[in-house]
Amino acid sequence: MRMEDAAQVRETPLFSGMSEQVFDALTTGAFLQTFPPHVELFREGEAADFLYVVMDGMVELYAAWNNREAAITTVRPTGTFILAAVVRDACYLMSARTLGRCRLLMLPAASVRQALTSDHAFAIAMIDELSGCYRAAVKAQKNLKLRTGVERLAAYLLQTGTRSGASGFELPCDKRTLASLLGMTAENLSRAFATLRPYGVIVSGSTITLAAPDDLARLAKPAALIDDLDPAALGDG
Amino acid sequence: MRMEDAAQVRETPLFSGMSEQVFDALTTGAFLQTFPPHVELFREGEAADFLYVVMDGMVELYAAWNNREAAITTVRPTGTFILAAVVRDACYLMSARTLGRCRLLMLPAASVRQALTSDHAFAIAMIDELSGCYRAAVKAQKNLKLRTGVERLAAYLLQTGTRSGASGFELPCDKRTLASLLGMTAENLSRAFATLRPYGVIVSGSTITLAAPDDLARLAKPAALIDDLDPAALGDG
DNA sequence: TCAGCGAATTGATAAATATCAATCTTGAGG
DNA sequence: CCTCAAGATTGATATTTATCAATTCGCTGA
Repeated sequence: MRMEDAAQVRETPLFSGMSEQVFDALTTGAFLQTFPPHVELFREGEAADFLYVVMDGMVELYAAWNNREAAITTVRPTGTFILAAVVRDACYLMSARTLGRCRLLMLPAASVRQALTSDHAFAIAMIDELSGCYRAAVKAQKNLKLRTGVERLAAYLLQTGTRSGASGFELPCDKRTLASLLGMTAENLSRAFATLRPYGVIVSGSTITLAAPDDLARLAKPAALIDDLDPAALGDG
Repeated sequence: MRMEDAAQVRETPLFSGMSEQVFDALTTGAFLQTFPPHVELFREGEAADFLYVVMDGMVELYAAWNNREAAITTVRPTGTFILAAVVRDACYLMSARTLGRCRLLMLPAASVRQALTSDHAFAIAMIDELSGCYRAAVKAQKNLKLRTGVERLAAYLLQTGTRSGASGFELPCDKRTLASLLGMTAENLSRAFATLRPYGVIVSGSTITLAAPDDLARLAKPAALIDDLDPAALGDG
């Protein structure tokens, strides 16, 4: 593993307070792998052998049941995914696939568990990380239960536009995946975009422009207890 | 706090590995309160002052947005709720109200955080608890995204019936709340029950009898990665 | 530049779900 | 036992969402 990569991992809050010795032990047994787009990393139900850290690219976590499939969330750098399965030595609840070309760091699950028992600061950081994951999942559930599809899209666009600081931004993934993340079909995502046109939402391929964010906000009614101005509900695992 | 109550709390996995000294410090500043039904304990958005432990009764966690409301989960003895807000010193994402008469132990949030930093075993137990909460929330999200309302009810009845070990059981809360937990209106819950009648689901007030669990299972298609045979997705916070 | 393929959009229709209202049922209190 | 209020059911209708199919769009590779 290159020094820049180790430094990148070391900077994330989960690993930053860890002792040097424990960090070295953890990263010594790690793998850094590059994957092309659309590669399945693991399937839900499999034993959790690794904790994954996204160094580059984006990963989709999704679930399947009865010939149906739904995206649950996406993970960007330097997010980790499948944390709970690793600490519990349980199976994965979601499958994972790369959305674009990805570089992932894979930390052996047993080493992570060992590090938790030997480094109190790491355990405290893990508590912070897991509580963040849990809160994001609660927020996603609230989003699904309290809002219609159009409202969810509106909130998502407002949040993403605000975060990008520009009136125009690129959607971070293809529309089919975005639709699934928002809990709707691709057809209904197209229709929802069309519904938001009078609210200043201009769509050109994957480029979105918010020409009237105040109008859009009046429809979306953003709520700090559901939406985030930092990467969470729809961005991190 | 009575010795039986302290003993009850001490037996739960979250607190059982904690040192005697830390446990005493934690419970010394605690309050044990009895509440009648339909009492609001706190509102979403408020600062998290206490970690709650259910000693008796059942608590509903719910959320509101834009004049809409949805139940998120319920908590039974000896479950805790609002764990993530406490460890993060953040606000509550959900409101809480008693469903029936409740006896709750309230542990000061600051004491809980102090205990985490001073007792490594408690931190490890907290990681286990939080990862359980997170997994339950992911499962609930999968339930909402992958199943129709009727399917969710079928799965819930199968799970609850199986857990009770009898063909007949009592619903643990009123039907309006159950409907909201399952992500539907009370009207549609009634209709869903009627839809399940040919699958052997007999409803008499709050008493449910599963006369043909195999038929019901064929409809519900229970999945270990969504449903639980232990109290989780719809039972604990 | 062109062809082909996958993504996205649009249209039609069906299914799931919510809303509103009326009626029925049940449990608590007098 | 009776009354009343709240919970639940049923019916009618509207809205949201999904499914299926056809068409258009955009990107990649030859």
